[in-house]
Amino acid sequence: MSDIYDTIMDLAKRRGFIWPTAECYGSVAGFIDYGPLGSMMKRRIEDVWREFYVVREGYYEIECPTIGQEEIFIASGHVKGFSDKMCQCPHCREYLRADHVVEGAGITGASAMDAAELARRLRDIPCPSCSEPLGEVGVFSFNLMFETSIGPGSQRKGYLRPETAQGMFTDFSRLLRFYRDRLPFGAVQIGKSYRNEISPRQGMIRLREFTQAEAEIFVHPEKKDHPRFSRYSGYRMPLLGIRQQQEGSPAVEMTMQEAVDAGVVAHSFIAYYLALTHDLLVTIGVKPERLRFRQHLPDERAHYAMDCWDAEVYSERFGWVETVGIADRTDYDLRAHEKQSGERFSVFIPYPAPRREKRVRVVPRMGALGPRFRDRAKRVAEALEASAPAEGGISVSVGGEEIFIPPDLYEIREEEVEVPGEEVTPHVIEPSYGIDRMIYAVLEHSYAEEVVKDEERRVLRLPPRIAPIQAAVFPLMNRDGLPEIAGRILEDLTTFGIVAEFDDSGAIGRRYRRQDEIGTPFAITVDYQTPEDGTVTLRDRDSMEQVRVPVRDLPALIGSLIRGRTTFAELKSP
RNA sequence: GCAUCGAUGGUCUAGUGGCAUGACUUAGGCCUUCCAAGCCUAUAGCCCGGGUUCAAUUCCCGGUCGAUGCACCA
Repeated sequence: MSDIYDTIMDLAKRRGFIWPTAECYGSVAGFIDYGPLGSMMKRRIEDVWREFYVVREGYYEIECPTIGQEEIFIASGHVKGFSDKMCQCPHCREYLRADHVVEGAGITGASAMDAAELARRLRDIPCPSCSEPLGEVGVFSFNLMFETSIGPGSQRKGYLRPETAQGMFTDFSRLLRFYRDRLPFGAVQIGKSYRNEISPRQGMIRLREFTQAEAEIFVHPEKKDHPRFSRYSGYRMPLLGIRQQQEGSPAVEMTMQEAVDAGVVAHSFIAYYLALTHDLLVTIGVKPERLRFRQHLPDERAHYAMDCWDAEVYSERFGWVETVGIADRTDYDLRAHEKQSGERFSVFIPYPAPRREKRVRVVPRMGALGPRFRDRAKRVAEALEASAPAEGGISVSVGGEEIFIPPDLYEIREEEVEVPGEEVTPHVIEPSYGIDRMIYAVLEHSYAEEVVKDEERRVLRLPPRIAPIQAAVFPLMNRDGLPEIAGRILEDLTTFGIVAEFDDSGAIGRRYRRQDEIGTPFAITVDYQTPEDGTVTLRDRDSMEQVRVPVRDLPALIGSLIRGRTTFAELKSP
């Protein structure tokens, strides 16, 4: 079967976008190399992402290690939750998910069972693969994280991070200080993450090492209105909400304001990033008609997430592929790290005016407590202060012992205190992008074949700002001084920061085709008119049309075309 | 991971127990005044390891990668 995926990957391999890794040793599934054009394109896509998130949103980028110590991933739940309990059938040697087999036999609650319990239940269940009773099988954990050790003699366990997000959480206190103790703020990270997939099959769709671009935006739990929501409130796009999925009805098109008002989206922070993501994906070359936003169903949502949407991109080979996830993760991550690290991850929110609060508290009479309890007096006093006020004596527990404190050893004091504000654990809004999947989607969506004069023309209609090579310069003939002029034009362009290529080999048509196939949006041809009046032809990749422009305008003009400030159509008919 | 099938220059492909086809691409040259034209020349290949054999790209075993189904996964 040869479909568009094969066509795209063949082109990507031939022309230097994407290669199987380390082919001389036989590649390994789930790992890829980005070739010269692929690396260039990947960086341009990352830069568009930075423009949206860092420049426009003001969420600065940080860069954390890809190896993290064990505690990070104990806290995040990956050590426990990211591992599957597996067993191997002794008869057919098939690897099976132990909990799935047990559930499949009609026993509920298997996912909560431990290894011993699962092994006991498995004994009488037939193997779903070969139907033999499983008998005595060992149940072991397969963790999707790559494990490593830090330092000599493996004293300290480490994992390759399975997501970039944890870095923003572990740096929370530093980030809060950096943003001068105010909500909301955010930080982003673009980098590699690793998951030791059991059997990655779908080429660059499921990788063991992949690039993520994630933003963690810390917001006040009760103020989930994006301060700049108006920018996207009128943005219209199709949403496939929980209701549409349950009813089997198609996505509904609505503005973000309508989505928030109708309660389809939990709040405007989520809605804002749905729209921003749509905007971003279309900017890099995803076709809007092959893009949809699907809300997670309650049972597929992580237990802590209160709302979660996926941007799914349609691929002819793979169907709808999750490419971006946008979730309200509440305070789950910060709480988890608080628990693991013992540090407090909160923001002090001052009240508009300090509140006066009446407080009743227990004040120990140390003069009486001291002689009575001697070396335990301090701990008794602390326990007493922490306990609820009561008139007729209080029971406290010290060192495992229950002690009754009669009323004469303390007094109950009513006092009025000024409370300037409160400690709040922020909620986290997390847009998380799979860069590699975005790259594949853009390649598939921008690829086109058409017939021009009985000859097949293959063209990547990449947005100019994504194209790896931005302009090509050709002398029409390889003589009469034309190559020299073309060489000078090339230098003008590259000096201006434009990535341009010179090509004088073969017929002019062949050179245009070569550039079409790698998505170069503009080609400049030096012809016999150039030495006479200082103009060249500028050819547009998509329409194959040409205009004559002065050589001296080229750098600024190409720069403006790449940035989308000018369009080729405007040059055609000013 | 299991099962089935496959792997020949960069790409597509013919074929074989004993010199490995052809086309396209690429490079150099000739020609050529705007969309893969033509001619000449050159470069480049049997996935890896082991076995059988005088001799293995070919047959056998193991592995790697890829496709498909199952399982797994976002």
